[in-house]
Amino acid sequence: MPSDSRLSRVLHLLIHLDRHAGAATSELLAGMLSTNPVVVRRMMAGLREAGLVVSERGHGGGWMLARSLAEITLLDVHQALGAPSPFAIGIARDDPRCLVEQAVNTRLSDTLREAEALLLERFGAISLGDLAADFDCRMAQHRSHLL
Amino acid sequence: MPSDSRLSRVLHLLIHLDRHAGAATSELLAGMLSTNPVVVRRMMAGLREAGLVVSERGHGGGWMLARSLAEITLLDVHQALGAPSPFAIGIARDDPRCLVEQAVNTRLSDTLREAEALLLERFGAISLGDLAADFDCRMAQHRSHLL
DNA sequence: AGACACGTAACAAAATATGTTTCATGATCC
DNA sequence: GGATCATGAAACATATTTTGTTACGTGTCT
Repeated sequence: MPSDSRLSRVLHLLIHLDRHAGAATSELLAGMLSTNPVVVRRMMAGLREAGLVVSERGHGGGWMLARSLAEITLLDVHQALGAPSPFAIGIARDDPRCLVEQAVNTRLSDTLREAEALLLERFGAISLGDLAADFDCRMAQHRSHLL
Repeated sequence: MPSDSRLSRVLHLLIHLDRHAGAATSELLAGMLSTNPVVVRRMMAGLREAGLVVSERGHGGGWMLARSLAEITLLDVHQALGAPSPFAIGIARDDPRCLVEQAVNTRLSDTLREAEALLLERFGAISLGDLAADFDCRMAQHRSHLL
């Protein structure tokens, strides 16, 4: 069960973007994720199309937020990434002939859908501003710990 | 995002087991899933250890339910399969040094945990007897449709 | 013109679920 | 007791998918 880490990685980048003066290059962002600039561009492409960020080419170019963090929810980001199914659990095959399998599929799919609805509702209720606030809190604690 | 179909496949088998007189061989069950007997044994091994089914070797051997369907919940089966994370979404890395990443990870993990709790609660509330009832209903409709 | 940075496609590598083969162990039938 | 049947388990092969990488094109700024 390989898990899709794009959401967490993109969220990480967006908050850094907020604190960054001017445009941040894919190469810089890739360094934060310990990965390749092309991977960053791939992940950010959906966010650009969704209007969450803008990219500029050429000298001094890079990535910038198109809105404030407070105006972006986890749901926005999730959908910008293509709203992939959040579940690792799935049915064996669609449209089986076996009526037993049909009954299992239906009930399982319904239950997963319900859980997904809750998850997306929660995603919609959390803004990146909230995450940034979490970070600020950690930073404050980190500093006081150094005294 | 490949999804783990073991849960749906095993549920399918268990209901068939209930309707089957005597022990059902791995080969017979594999036919129902269009797969290999070894795959069936692998999936069923956890259920045997959890006491949901029993297996007998030799002539006339095979798989049988250890309890009635009404006494087995989806949660039981899920746990017997090793209780794998139901999510395809995950964090990029554990224990990151970056405080931003820490904040993102924490909030995301918490939210996923909450959705997982709901899902498992629902799983606990659904018995295989319920699924069998769903099947019987479909079967009745199927028959009336043939008239 | 030249350097910079994104956009895109094609390719490579790594991880993992699934499928397959093989042999060992135990149970039943004759 | 030997033959047959079926699970148990390990080793190996395959297929799919995610992630990483390379290469080249396009646009922008100095």
